[in-house]
This record gives sequence, C-alpha cells and structure tokens, in this order.
Amino acid sequence: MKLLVVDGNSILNRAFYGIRPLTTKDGMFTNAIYGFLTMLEKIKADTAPDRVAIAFDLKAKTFRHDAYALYKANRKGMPEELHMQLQPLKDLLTALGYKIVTCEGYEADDILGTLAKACENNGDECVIATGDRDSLQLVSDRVSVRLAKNLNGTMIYTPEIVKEEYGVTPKELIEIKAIQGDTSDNIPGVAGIGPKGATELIQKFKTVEYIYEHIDELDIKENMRKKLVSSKENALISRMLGEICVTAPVDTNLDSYVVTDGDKAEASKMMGRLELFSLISKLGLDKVDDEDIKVEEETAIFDVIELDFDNSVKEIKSFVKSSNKPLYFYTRFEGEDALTKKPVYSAFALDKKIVVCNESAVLDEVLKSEEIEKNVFSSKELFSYADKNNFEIKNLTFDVSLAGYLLNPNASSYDLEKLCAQYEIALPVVDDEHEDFAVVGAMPELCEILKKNIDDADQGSLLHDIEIPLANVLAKMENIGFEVDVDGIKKYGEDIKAQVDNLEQEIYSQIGYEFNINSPKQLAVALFEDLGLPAKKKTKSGYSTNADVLESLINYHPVISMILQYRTLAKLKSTYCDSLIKVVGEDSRIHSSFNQTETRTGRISSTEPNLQNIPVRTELGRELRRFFVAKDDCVLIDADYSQIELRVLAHISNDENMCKAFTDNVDIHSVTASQVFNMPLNMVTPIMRSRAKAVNFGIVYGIGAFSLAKDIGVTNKEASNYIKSYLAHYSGIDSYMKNIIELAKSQGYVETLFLRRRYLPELSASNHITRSFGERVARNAPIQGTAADIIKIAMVKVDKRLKDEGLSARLILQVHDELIVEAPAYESMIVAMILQEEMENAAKLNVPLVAEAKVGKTWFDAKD
DNA sequence: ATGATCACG
DNA sequence: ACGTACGTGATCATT
Repeated sequence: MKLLVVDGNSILNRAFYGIRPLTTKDGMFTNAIYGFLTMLEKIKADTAPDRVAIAFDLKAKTFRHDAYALYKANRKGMPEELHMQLQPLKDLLTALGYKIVTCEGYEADDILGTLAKACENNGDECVIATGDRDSLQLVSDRVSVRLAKNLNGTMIYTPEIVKEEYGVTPKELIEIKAIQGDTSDNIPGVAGIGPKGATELIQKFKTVEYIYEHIDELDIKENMRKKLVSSKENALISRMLGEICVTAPVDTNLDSYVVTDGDKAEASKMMGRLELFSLISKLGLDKVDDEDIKVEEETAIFDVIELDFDNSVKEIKSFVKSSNKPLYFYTRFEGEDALTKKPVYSAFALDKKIVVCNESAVLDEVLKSEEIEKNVFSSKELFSYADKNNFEIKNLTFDVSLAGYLLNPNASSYDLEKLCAQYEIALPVVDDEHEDFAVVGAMPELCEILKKNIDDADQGSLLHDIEIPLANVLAKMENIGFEVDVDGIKKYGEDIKAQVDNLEQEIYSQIGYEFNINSPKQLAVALFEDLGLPAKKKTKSGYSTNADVLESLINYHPVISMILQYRTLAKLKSTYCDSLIKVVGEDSRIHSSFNQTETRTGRISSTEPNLQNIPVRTELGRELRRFFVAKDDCVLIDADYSQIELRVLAHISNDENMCKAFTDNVDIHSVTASQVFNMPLNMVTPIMRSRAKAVNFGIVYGIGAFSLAKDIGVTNKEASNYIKSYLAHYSGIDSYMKNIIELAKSQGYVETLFLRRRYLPELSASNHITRSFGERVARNAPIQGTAADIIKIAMVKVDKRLKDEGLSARLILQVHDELIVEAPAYESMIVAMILQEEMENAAKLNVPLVAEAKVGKTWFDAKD
C-alpha cells in the first residue's frame, strides 16, 4: 500500500509564489488554487499512490511548546491574497474526494511525520510531497520525500540521496539543524556556526546530546567549543524545535485516505465560479458537471429540432412575432481563413426549443430582415459572410463575445460555454445527440445578464456605437486583404538568404566549429565559455544572448556584430519572407485576421499573418514594404496620428503646459526637453530632444528611473532627475499619475474616455513587483486604451464616409495609430481628405488631434 | 507547452 | 532589498 501525504501549506505556498497572479473578474485570486491542483495532478501521476492525505496547518493559536509559540509568533502570516484562496481550496479538495487532515495544536509537518511513521510501522510505503526541506528528516527505507524545488523541478529523496547531498543520515539532519539554526523557522542554533561547521560536527559525533555530554573531551577546535558552550541553551531548544513530531493524534488508518468520488458536480461548479475552466476539463469533470448542475438548478428541458428552410423560417417568424423579443442565435463557421470561412449551421434559441438549420438561405433571410432584432455570438463572422454575399445585415443589436470582452478584457476567450460558466448560467437539458447545442439555449439568459452588466458599466455606447460597427469594418478589411508582390518578396528573400549563408559560415570559422546559431543555449556556450566573453545577464535557463547583451560586447570580438547581423537577417527571412509568402491567397492578397477581443487595452490585434509588425525601423527591413502594393490602377493612402498617446495624456491629465504645447502645435519632444533641461526652446540639442522623447515614452508606460536610464544610457541618478524635472514642469501629469492609482485601487479598475474598463487585481497584491506592475498598468491603460477607442471611432467613420460618398476606396489595414486605404488613383485626393478629417474629428479633446495622409503605389512609398 | 528573441505601435 | 516601461504575434529551440 502506498500513501501519498501532501504538505498542503507548503505546496500551496509554492503554487502561490510560482504561478503568476490569476484572478477572477472581481478580483478573487485563484493562482494558488490553480497551481495546487495542477501540482497535485502531477504528483499523483508521478507517484501512483493508493491513498492520499492532504495535511494543513490549523489556524492554531496554541502550539505544542510555549517556546515554539514564541518563535513562531515572529513569523509573517500569509498574505491576504493567498489566505483568501485557502478555504476555497480546501472545499474544492473535499469535493474532489480528498481527505484533508488537520490537527488542533499541531502543524502540517507533524501530521506528515505521524503518517509517515505509521506507514513505516505497518510496512506500508509513504511519499511526502512538500516544498520544505524540513521533511527530509522523515526519509527512511519506506518513506521518501518528493521535494518541489520550483514548478518544474522536483527531487525524490531516499536515504541514499540524503546521504549523498548532506553527508549524513536523515535523522542526523535534525542534529545539524539544531546547531546551524534556521532563520525562516526562527530556530536559533549555535551562534557563529553555519552549515559547514554543523555538518562536520555531526558527521563526527552524530548527536547534539553526545557533543554536550562530552564537550570537554572531544576533539574540537577551541573557538568552536567556545561557541558551542555559550549557545548551549539555544542548541538544546533548537534540537527540540527542529524535530518533527510523529505522535500527533490523527487518524492513522490508511483506509480513511481512499480518494472517493466526492461531489464532482459541486467541484466543477466551484471551479466555474473561480473561472478555472481549463482545470475542469483537465480533471475530466466536463460532462458530469453540466448534467448535475442542470438537474440541481431544475433547468428547463429543451427540444433540439433540425428543420428545413420553410419550417425554420416559419418557426423563427412565429417566435419573433409572438414573443416580441429579439432572436438569439449562434452560427457555426468553419474554414481556414477569411475567404474560405463558411457557415455550417445556425442554431436559433426559441421558447424551450432550439431550431437548427444547415441551409444558409435561412441565415440570409434572418440577417436581411429589418423586423428581426438579432442577438448573436460573433458579429464579425456574420458581417464577413454578408459582405462576401453582397448583402447588408439589418438590426443586429447585440454581440455576446464583444459584450463579454468589454465587461472583462482580462479573460482569455469569450466562447459561449465559458461565458455561461462565468455568469453562472445553467445550460438547458437536451437529448444526447444534440449536446453541442445546449449552450445556444442559454443565450437569451446570458444576453440578459450581459446587457444588464453593460448598462451598469455604462458601456452601451461603446458596444453599440463603436465595437459592433467596427466588427463590420474589420470583417470587410479581412475580406479585401492587402495585395502583395510575391515574386518581389521571393527575390528579396533569396538575396537575404545568400547573406545569411555567408554570415553563417563566417561565424562558424570565427568560433571554430559549427553549431546552431539560432539556439540561445548553444550560442551562449560559444560566446561565454569557448570565447570567454563576459556574460552580463541571466535568464531562467542560462545566459542571455539578446541584442542588448550582444551590443555591449561588440568591441570584444568581431563575431558579435556578425551574430547581430545574422539574427536580423534570419528573422527577416523566416518571419517576413518565407512565412508571409505561405499566407498569400489565390488572389495574390494577404487576408489577415483582425481580432477584436484579444488585447487588455482595447487595441485590435492581427494574426495569420500579423500585419501590425511589418518592419519599418531599419532601412533593409523597410524595403519589405515595397512589396505591399495597391492593385492595378489603385494607390494606397496611409494616414497616421501624430503623437496620439501624448495628446490623450495631455487631455486626460489636463496639464496646462502639455496642452499648450499641442494647441500651439509645437514639437512636443523639444518642448519637453526645454522643460526638463530648463532652457529655451532654441537651445535644445538633438541629444536633449531624444532623451526627452524617451522620457515622454516612459511616462506613458508608467516609468521607472532604472529602465529609463537603461534605455537612453545615462546614470540612474540622471534619469531620476529627468523624471523629477518632468513631473515638476508637467504638474498636471504628476497629479494624474498619483490620482489614477488611488482611483484604481478604490474602484478596482481604470477606464478610458469612452468607458472601456480594465480591472486591476494586481494592485492589491502584497508582492511589490506585482503591485508595481499594476500601478504602471493603471497609468498606461487609460492612455493606450483611449487612443485605441479613438482610432476605432475613426475607422467606423471613415468606412461610413467612403460608402456615403459612393467611393470605391476601402480600408484595408490598421496599425494602432495608422490607417491604410486602397483606392482608385483618381480618388486619392478625396480619400486623403476624408481620412484626415475623420481621424482628426473622431474625438473632441482639449487638444487638437492631428493626422497626416500620404499617397503611394506601395506601402513603402505611402509611408513617407 | 514554454521561453527567448525580436518585429511593430 | 527587491527588479525594472505599456501593448501585441511569430519563429525557433527545447522540454
């Protein structure tokens, strides 16, 4: 029989500190729970126990020794964000069928010791899972300790391995500790003797007791004997404190620790509430969960019926007419990319009935109908479908995924299942063959809750006037795509490949052997071991070889600049030539996907391929933009905002000096330089301007002197002076930065000018790194988010203007502060005007918004 | 699957 | 004493 004993508090601690903070929407921390359960699964998989006991400390006020209580009292308690996870975890473990063991007046350690001892006595096997080395003293022939070093690394300790690592038997570890002490456990030990001395003494004399009994006769160096004598009392107390108790009054009958079925439905429900959806499936709870909740909540039973065109339309129309409510439906799309995506079926939630139809004509009929008010799951896919089939969608009033995103942009996805779980909406019961459709039956209720929450957050306009219309614009952008010159890219790629090959050979000859330059690990060996160059920065898995580090080494060895060059070119080749070519459609155009529910700030993102990070900063990289072209007889009109984030900052903070700078339309970085360096504008040098520019960026990101110093290559002190001077001159920004944190703490979130929210649970973290991150985000999110809102508004307005004025020009790309339109050459002037006008008038700020449009045959030409 | 690196705003 | 700017996505190597 094999018993697994888990040191609950210790593993919980590891999980909490080892996993980045995860929280639910309303700020409940869940990272430790998540980590604990993940680790528990791993431990079980590794050790295959027959029985499991999970030991926790009680919130014990009494300890078994008074002296111990005194020492322990100094120990720091758990941080609140860990403590709040403790009871939910225990409840969850119980629901999962585990036996939790606690013992009044004893610590988890003692429970481990007692159970381990019991196994030993009965001839059973025991594995102790902990993160705490204290338990190593329990190791024996029948007891092993599985020590979690960090999230990935674990060590199994047997008596042999303890001996190997410590040079003593497990029992003797207690003796060592008595002398060496342990500050984290407040065990004093012998002052002046550390691990080395303690180990030596115990290797020679085995026990503390023996040492003190024969203190005068033993062969010990005089100064060490002195230390031992003067700390005798502490040593004896320490000996007592350090030994784990093996006689705690806990149930030692192993059959009490069988893992039962527990209450899986309850467990799954609890995890749903904690928004730990990935765990539900990881623990294999999916199916059980749904049904049990349904029964418990007495949810309605829905019929799922598959109908043909005539009957579907009949049912839908009669529902709409009689219920006087919107139509709720989900359309399933399948396909590789924007062009091949097709509707497979649509499922409509009617009264206690889900009508499924795979004839797209039904979908067409519904989408075109002005009478049918539509609540949908993903409007972008529907808009895309309508666009491809040349009709317009009428009366689409609600999009579940967009609403879910606005309410909590921190979530990782917004599918119906997840949203229903998050908002605790029970799925209806349907027959076995139609389980997949059950979520559709929950849509009316889900929409009701989402709408209420959107109203409560005052986000109605953001959803209806910005995001939903934008979904239509994005869908059209995806469908149109961006024409590329494939042959041009190929030639360019071949040219680069030749250079990469050359560099590769040269690097090999410089280093003296062939290796994979793309492997940071192998490169680190080559540079820092074989060439003996100084390693500057460490990463988790070794020495960093990033561009910063390499640049600092550039004068040490000629191979460094070759490697830098190699990296640049290899990236250009693989990401921007080879991969780009693979995603060019039959129509010679690239159809990127624009994701509207991805970023936490409100920006859109672009994937497959990402067209928002096409090179521009280096000359060679920028060349690539020559192959992004307008189609025959057309041109590209590229318009970008000037300093939109700083203008937004000027508006939000209403800082007098910064607002004036923008109103006067003067160069903001020069003005900042003159403020920071305290001199007239005409005395500002290019270096001063570039430093001031870095400060401006830093301020937007939430700034720290260290990072600013690193960025512009000045001392920490200088950087901190810049910041001080900046905030003194822009006092409005200073007070904004202070106030926004207070506001964020008190309301739990920050918001943009257009009421887009971002929740900031990090602000209540006790870990200062996490908290500082939260503070930077609190400063940055309203700025970046408002800028995102503004360009979204501009996109909707530009799209409408182009249509209203009967132009053939079309928006094809957005890059955060830049819009690109493809238009017949003869429309270029009017389009440039429209772009500038709509972008500049997208929002009314305290400072003017400025946008500039340029025309060219290729993206390269239209960019400057 | 995760980390390191590097492309963009 | 800490570790260090905000937001993304793709690639390659490695586990």
